[in-house]
Amino acid sequence: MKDGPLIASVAALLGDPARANMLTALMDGRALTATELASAAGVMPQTASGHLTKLRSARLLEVEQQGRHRYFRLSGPDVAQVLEALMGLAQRTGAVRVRTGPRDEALRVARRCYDHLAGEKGVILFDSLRRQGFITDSEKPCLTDTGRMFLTQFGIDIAAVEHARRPVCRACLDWSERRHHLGGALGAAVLQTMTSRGWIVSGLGRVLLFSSSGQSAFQAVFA
Amino acid sequence: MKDGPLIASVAALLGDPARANMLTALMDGRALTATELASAAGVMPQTASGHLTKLRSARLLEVEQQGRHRYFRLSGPDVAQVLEALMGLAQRTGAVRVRTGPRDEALRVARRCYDHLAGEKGVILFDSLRRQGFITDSEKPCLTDTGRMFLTQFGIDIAAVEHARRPVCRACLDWSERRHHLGGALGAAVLQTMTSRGWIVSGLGRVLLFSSSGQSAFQAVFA
DNA sequence: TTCATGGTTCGGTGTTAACCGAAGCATTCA
DNA sequence: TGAATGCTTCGGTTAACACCGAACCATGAA
Repeated sequence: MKDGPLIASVAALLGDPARANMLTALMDGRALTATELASAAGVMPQTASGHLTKLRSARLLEVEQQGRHRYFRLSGPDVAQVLEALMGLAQRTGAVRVRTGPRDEALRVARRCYDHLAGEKGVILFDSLRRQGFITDSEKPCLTDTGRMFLTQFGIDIAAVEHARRPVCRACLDWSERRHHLGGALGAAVLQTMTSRGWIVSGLGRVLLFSSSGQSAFQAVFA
Repeated sequence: MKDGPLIASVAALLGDPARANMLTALMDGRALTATELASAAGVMPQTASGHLTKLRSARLLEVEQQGRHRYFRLSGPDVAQVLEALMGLAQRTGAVRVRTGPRDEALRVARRCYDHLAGEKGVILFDSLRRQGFITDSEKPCLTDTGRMFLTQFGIDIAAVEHARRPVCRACLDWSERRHHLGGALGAAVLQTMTSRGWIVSGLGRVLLFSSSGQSAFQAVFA
């Protein structure tokens, strides 16, 4: 009968505000130090340390020691995915923030979901790739031959992407748009290329801000 | 950056073992009464009532009053999806079931899901009924005429089943098999008949143990 | 070595909330 | 109408745990 606690133990970890803040701070895939996470959570370092050991022993976080710093990162994209799903649920149930202020607006337009593009722009990108036949239109999308050509021309090293350990394509549910956007190794590569092309001027935090030239370039290629 | 607590409040709700048990009991989409959920969670009705109001005011559950019963169901498929995602995560992180001992094995073979048969045997039963054309092959299966004849001969009072307030047939998702088994009034009637026929020797708890004669009879009729 | 910094472990305090007994409505059945 | 059932509200108890102050390791710099 005890098959509830199974999810309960994990959920309880996410249920503490301090820990939730830490995890959301890590959602973009960066690795942060313990003190950074403490300030993100708004607690003293000792308290943060306790939380971090808990998250680590539950294998939600990985740690990497570098000098006298300890860098924490999410143990995988699935953790970020669960967090996104919870955000979506929290939003639907209305227990939440009322989408005001320019920051929230910007967040809705384009943001970083783990390491790929999410929000309005993310959905547009995903739809465009499917519509043009660059990826298949299934639950679990695949890259097509024409897609390989197009993306190589776009500046992506397809061989490297397909050689990565993660799945190439992934349909990731967008919590603000309620539709899918592109995740996986390819999603990460696309975001990376956009950034190196100068389309995106601000990559700090989760908000992604497009330059005006990047904006029109994105429009031209994907809309 | 205060979008952490947002998810924290929802996650905290899922973080309590009693509530988690209730929600997993509802994952198949059925609606259960408050007392049923109390027993599923292993708590007294008063305690369950408190949990249910919390889940309801967070819009994770919907309630429907019918006579002096109150039926609770998940407020949408997205809730079930989040629960599934959490289960996946819990499984990956290894914070979970070790599936050792004969009890877990027996649980996987045949168990009681609310009041009907679940597990390996439950899936076999469901498939057999569909394959033989006794129920239709849709999302929401229906009893056919040949099905009525067969089940009457099997010893079930079909008129009573079809006169019950609950739906007759229900495709109920099996958490160990990841496929559907038979729920609803008919599912309950089938289990009841099997028990009264002596096919099942131990009906205590959730584990259902088949007698050797019952085992071969089940095999003959449904495999 | 000595000092400073990043992290941790160790007590003690305070708040939260799950739990149950008992009593209270509401609905159905006899 | 009275009895039984399903569910809820109320009060008090208990256990868990987040939080911080203080002291304690480790690493790197002076």
